[in-house]
Amino acid sequence: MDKLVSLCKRRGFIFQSSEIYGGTGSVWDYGPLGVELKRNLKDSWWRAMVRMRDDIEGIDAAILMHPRVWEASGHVAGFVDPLVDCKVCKGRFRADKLEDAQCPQKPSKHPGEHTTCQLTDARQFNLMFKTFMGPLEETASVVYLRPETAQGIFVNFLNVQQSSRQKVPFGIAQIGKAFRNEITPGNFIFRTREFEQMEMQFFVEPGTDEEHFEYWKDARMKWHHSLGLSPDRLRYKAHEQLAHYARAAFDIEFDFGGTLGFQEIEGIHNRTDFDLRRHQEYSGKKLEYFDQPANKRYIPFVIETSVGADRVTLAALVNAYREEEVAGESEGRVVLGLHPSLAPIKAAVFALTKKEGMPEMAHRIAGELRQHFTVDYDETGSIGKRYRRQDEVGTPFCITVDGESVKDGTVTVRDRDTLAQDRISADAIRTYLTERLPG
RNA sequence: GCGGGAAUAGCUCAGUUGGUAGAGCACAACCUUGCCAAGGUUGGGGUCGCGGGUUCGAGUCCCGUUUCCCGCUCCA
Repeated sequence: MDKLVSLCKRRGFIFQSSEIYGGTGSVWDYGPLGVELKRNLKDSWWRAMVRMRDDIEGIDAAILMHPRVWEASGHVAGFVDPLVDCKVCKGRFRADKLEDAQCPQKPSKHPGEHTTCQLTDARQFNLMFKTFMGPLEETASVVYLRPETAQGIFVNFLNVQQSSRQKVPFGIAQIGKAFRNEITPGNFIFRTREFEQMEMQFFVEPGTDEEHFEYWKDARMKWHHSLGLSPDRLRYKAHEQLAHYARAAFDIEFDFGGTLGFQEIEGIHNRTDFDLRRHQEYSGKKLEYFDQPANKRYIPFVIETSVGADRVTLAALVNAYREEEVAGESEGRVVLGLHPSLAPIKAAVFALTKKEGMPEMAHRIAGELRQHFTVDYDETGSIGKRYRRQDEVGTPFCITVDGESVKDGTVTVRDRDTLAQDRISADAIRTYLTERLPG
């Protein structure tokens, strides 16, 4: 992981936010290559969820919402945890989970005379970011940065259903930022205070929720496979304790290795009709669906899939990183074996040397390919070094123009993973790449 | 938020009992090389995390602070 963090900074995937001021805690910026990687990932999700289906609609809801939304959702009450500290063992516990105001820590953690703990008063930790709507703080109303994107979908349920003329079952999908004052952020971009979610809420008739839940559980795992994440690094994990709204909940976990191990990258929840029912109650607006053929009204159940864009980005990087030993070299070859659909740069074009018209021809090829793919051009250093530079950022193909190319119009295409080389006509490069670059 | 550790070039680090900052790699230019890193020459980069203090003088000593790492705690 340390090597990956270093690579991410060195090659422009991910930087710490506000680094020149000493850095801001648990917030990260995506650099030139990182933004391409993450965008490719989000595009893949959007295509699978919205573009390829006629039963899911996309939206982009605002980050700031009416404060009452968060009362209805349970976040104002439930996102505030009263915590107490033990002065002896330095432990921290949720006050509402303590029995008899006793420190649950084992006695061995309390050496000497202190066989019991000394608890501080409970303090409130609000996990939602607060800000003001309106320029004058005194008269402005308090609003929150959304701690999840889902509520923007619930409050728009009828707007979307009616404007798009969808019938239950159907879904609404959204990609957007969410904010949480995590008590303990960390592990690079795994847990941050500003993060991006890709959520889809599928509205179904009560009673059919279990079969839809199983469908999405399966479908979401397949999507992760389609990104090239190793199946043996992915698994389901059932929630033992369910959140207040949930009837069933599974996580998809990815094995990040090292001290992190298996960690959640996506959640699939059966949220029942909790959210719509609460919004109906708090807003006073009916949020029922009218099933015309059956001539009945009901509040739909919601099957939710919620995936962290940053977490999957990190998983893709961890999954792709490998070091290969090369005979006769002290340092091996570092390769990001990213799935071609995720690779920030699809192809690099090299001029073998700066003579004999090679740069001109290579520039021309790069310019043409740029109309269709993200392309990098390089003519500095040895050819081997340039291959290595592209290997460590995951570029699937390198195209080299040599002296022969100038004469007969053929170029060498080199494959990142197999190191195989094909000699093809420069005119055929676009077709060649299109056939080998899914998405 | 608590306890412990760390912070010097893009990266990995060195820096004597306080005396005006170094190496390797990386990067840039030129040469060499003609299909898989490390060849040659030259060059750009650091107010030593930040702010105070002690001192004639602080990367080095003291205090505070920020960030990161490891534990604890929490996690919709």
